[in-house]
Amino acid sequence: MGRIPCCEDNVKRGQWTPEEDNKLSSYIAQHGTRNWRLIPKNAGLQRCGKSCRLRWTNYLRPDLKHGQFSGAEEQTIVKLHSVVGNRWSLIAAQLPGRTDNDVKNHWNTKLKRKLSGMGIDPITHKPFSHLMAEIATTLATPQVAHLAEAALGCFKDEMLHLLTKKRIDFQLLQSNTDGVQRNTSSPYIATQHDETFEKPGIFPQNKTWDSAGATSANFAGTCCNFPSSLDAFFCGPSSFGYEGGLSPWNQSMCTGSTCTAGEQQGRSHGKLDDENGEESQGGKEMRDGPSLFNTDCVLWDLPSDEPNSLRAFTS
DNA sequence: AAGTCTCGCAACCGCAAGAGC
DNA sequence: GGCTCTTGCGGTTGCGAGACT
Repeated sequence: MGRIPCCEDNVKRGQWTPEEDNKLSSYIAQHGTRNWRLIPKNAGLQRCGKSCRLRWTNYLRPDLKHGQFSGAEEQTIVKLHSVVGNRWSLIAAQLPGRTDNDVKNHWNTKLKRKLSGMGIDPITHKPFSHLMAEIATTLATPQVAHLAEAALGCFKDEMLHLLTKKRIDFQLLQSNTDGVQRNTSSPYIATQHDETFEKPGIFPQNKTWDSAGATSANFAGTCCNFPSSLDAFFCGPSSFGYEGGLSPWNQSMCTGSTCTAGEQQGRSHGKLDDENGEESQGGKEMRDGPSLFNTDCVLWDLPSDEPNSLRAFTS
């Protein structure tokens, strides 16, 4: 005896028409939202009750707010998400007029990416630097690579995505600067012809993280600048309400050199600078201190004989 | 101008909890 | 207590519009 289907097979699926919306809205206005299974029948709709409920709660309800999320709303989402995680209904309950679907979609399409771009893990809400340091200092060497990959998968996705977009630019840059022949068999290198790298994602399945090469020590040392397209995220004014008005990224990772490109292009350094236009203490501490990210952002070290495609951004 | 890609949103799916009998 | 039905929730998918090549 299998699961009882929530509705018959002959129901309509897909986009709702304005006529259907009208039927549903007027029926609910008259009779309320009792028993969703009966509502489509009584309202003359060829729809599943579940579909009607979804349409009503996510779109037709008169108290819904449509349109862009405000900065305050985004801050609320990020703050609450750092506390309750993917409890979208809980988060949406704090945002009048927004549904859990709205919040979820906004998180998945905008905020998650934005945080990743800021160097903040959207799952733990910690700066990637902290996660890397924790991983590197607390785990045995053979475990580090796998756990680091799991923990930082999101960030790597983001980086690979950006690198993929930028690949032609940086290849040109490299060919003009170092003249080193590319080794396409390297697990760390993306080339224009590497099909496995075309699709953003974690490392190609047949090219796994080299646990021998990616020791804890290798997480430190190699520096790179992110492509300038990320500068806006690193150095922009949005802090998402992290403590003290500074995002963890701004506090710990956004050093002057990281943002050089953006500043040269006329973008402001945002929260990093204090009122006197000088660098904040937080940034200095991180730069001078024992952080893994002593100067610029660090992804991972590569074997010294491997040309590092990421280094294209350093020059 | 046409084809391809990317993004954002709406909708669907399946599971779990709650309510009622 | 157990069964059925309803509702709520979170993850995932599909599609259309706009951007890009």
